[in-house]
Amino acid sequence: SNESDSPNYADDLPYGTLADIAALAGMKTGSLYYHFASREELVAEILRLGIEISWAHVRSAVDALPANSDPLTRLAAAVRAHTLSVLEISDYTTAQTRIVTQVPPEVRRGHLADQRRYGSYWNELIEAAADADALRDGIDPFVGRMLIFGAMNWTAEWYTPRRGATVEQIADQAVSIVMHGLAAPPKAKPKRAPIRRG
Amino acid sequence: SNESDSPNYADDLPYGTLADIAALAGMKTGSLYYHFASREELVAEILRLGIEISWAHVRSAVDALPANSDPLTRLAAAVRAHTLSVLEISDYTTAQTRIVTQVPPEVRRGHLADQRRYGSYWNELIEAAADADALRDGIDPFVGRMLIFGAMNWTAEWYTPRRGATVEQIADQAVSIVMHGLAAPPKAKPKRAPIRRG
DNA sequence: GTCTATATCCCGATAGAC
DNA sequence: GTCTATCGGGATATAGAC
Repeated sequence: SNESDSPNYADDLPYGTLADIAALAGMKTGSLYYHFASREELVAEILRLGIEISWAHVRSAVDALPANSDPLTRLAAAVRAHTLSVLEISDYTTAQTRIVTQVPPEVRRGHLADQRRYGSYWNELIEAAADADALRDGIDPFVGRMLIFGAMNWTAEWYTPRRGATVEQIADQAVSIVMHGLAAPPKAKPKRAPIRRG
Repeated sequence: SNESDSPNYADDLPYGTLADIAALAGMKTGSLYYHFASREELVAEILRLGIEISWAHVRSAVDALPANSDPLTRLAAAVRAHTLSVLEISDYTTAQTRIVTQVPPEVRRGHLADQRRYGSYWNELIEAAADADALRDGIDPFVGRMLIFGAMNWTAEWYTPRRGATVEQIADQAVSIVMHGLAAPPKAKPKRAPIRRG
């Protein structure tokens, strides 16, 4: 296995002109303007859906856990669900991460609130684990969150169905690496209840 | 710290027309064609430099280690160096990761060999650790490598000098999370030499 | 090596028929 | 709701002066 990078998701996809988009939708350029006022509005809708769909998938996975699940279990479920959403649930999710830094500033500004809401959701998952002393000492919640987002979002750039690993295996690896990367090592069995920090 | 995403590297940078690029270089559009035969050739050169500069920085950090350093130490040095190269060493590195999936297929094909070479270098670092039984069981070297590449490369999308963490702190976090994510837990001190797997 | 034109093409957007 | 036709702007690329 000496192979290396070779992202090829959408390897030779058209550049993203309205003509290309229209063709994918089975229509001609002009017809798009019945549905969207401008190209920017169409792009904004893609960004919005990218986060909405991913978030809905993650939230439903976390909510499906038993009510008393510990914070690390919830975090692991979120990592798994987000990774799967990037890999197979929605092209919008992939598109969002690809183009979000490249859209016109006005579109970008309008999208920031969506990003913040989804980020806050993850922040709560991570802070809950931190409050339970379940994270290793020295983990910065914000930096840690962004690093694991990178690992998960980047999968779209290199995954191909034809390669060895399945999406399930990739999601498992992501969960394993992220959780070992963030979580505190299991404590030697304490005789009494663990002491809360702070 | 309830804040969330807000990448703003190049927040309102121009779209990347030749006129913009020429302006950054202190010249006009036409003058670029003295240096490059076409826009595609210019893009290809950016891609090439993105990998070359990053790789040189990583290689020099790894080579600066004592000759008998163990595989995990070498891997950690590589993670630190690559992360720093994304964050502050070179704009080419950032540009490479941003645009590599979006360039015309012909440019992309020409760039694949560069990607494979750099990927192979990392593969050797990781396989060396695997051969020394220094990785946790179940780690897939390829998937693991791509996941940590994502974490490192993505930093350019959210890091801003004005935020709390410095590049050094971010690099440290990346090393910590990645290494804990990949490395086998320290073994209870063995009485004799550890048994080699296989 | 860089400049000022200018040619050419393509894209986003609009208007109006169906 | 989708089509055809077309306008106008902007981007790549070229030619030739300096």
